[in-house]
Amino acid sequence: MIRRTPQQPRERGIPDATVARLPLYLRALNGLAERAVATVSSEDLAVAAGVNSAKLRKDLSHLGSYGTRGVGYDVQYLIYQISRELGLTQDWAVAIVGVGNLGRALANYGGFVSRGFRVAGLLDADPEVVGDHIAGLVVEHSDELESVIAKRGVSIVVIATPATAAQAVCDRVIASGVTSILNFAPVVLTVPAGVDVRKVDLSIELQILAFHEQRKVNGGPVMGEEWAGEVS
Amino acid sequence: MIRRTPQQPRERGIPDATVARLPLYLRALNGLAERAVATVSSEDLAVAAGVNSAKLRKDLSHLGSYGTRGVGYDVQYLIYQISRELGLTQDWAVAIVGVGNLGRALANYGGFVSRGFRVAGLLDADPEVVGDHIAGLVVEHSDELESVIAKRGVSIVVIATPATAAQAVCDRVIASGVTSILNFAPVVLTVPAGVDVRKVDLSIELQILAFHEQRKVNGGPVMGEEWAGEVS
DNA sequence: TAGATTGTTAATCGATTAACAATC
DNA sequence: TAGATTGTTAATCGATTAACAATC
Repeated sequence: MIRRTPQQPRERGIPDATVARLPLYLRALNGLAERAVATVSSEDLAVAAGVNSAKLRKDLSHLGSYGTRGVGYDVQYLIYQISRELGLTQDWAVAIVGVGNLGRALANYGGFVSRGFRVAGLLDADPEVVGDHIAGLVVEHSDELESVIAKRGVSIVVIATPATAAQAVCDRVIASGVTSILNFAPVVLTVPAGVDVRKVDLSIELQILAFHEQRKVNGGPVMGEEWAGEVS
Repeated sequence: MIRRTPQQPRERGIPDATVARLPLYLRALNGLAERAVATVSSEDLAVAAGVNSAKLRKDLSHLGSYGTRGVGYDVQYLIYQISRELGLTQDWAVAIVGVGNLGRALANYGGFVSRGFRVAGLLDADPEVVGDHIAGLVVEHSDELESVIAKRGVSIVVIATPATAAQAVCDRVIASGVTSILNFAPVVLTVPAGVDVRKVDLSIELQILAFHEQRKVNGGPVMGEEWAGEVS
């Protein structure tokens, strides 16, 4: 049971839509910090993050009152508060399963390592790939999955395997006690309640673009074509 | 001006949330088709796609009445209708700018080529990479961006460059008349009205996972730590 | 006809936004 | 104090869901 002390009366439950935008604000704030900006208004930060300023203020109000009326937000302080809220002030050990081009791209991705995340394991089923040195790590065989998770305290697993292997990897990962999975394989993973799966799907984004592109070009789906198949 | 003839009275404007799910349904349907399933109920298709069946029926109702009461949906026919709605019955030429690990992963990604999309150009600024053969294409120099877009009828550009190069590439692409961009670089791109940018952000998904993981482990952000910085 | 399942209605829920009182 | 900007209210909008009449 989680006990709320009088010192932390803020109600739980930050809206999902807000959580999804916090990383955006964090990135914009880091950009400002690099340019040595000390204070920023909701209006300016909203422009940098590409959102409406009312939405930004509403989002930040869910975390607490970290701004100063008439002044704005202290950049460093807000970076700290958002980082803390997202859990980035602690270190998360991540394992990447599947070391093809995508897995390599992820392993080398600066954004992973920089803030809060540490790639603690790279695993692949292909003996040709096992032993390769990537981003300072040696690729291990997928057979080691359970022991890597246990020994290195992995709490988040990234699945970058072919679609056919993803569910089996997912099952083993969950059996090892991991409850946070980032899936790049183009399949819907089946998981028990309590396990969080987030999905990045490259082709879905492209299909959504095509939908809008089609409307620009044609004003809608092609109507001239006839359905050549049979309907039962 | 787009004129609506009496033959196509269906009102325009499929909700964004629906459009974003159509690719999911399409994938589930293709899975059923491979297993030679002829007909599927909204309940079964919903399970395969990982959504609520009421939502599925509501989504499909925006496209038209393609089901049969008491029976379900004809798999092949629904594949055709969703494909047409998404604009996948035509061929879109895609150029990928930035041929690092991520660009290579995208170029080799089966999902791109299979349905409606054709990688028509790979471009990179690094002379070391120019000339490489990837996925049946030769990598060209970024200087050729405008001519590749014009000569090969590219209508969708994927930006997989480092963050620092993304906005400049984006500007040139838009100047060449492209209005659909898929951005993998971790920056907010500034574009004029009428240009669609979709964004895939690898680290943002990880940060959202960390947020939820933290709540499982601690019940919330670490409260013991003190802010060590100064607030103006 | 009886059983099954769609397509739609209406209620509910959550997210967005403008406006402004609070306050630095 | 006067000007600026936050944090919050309340209205609006869009998405989700259960329920069921229509109908195959």
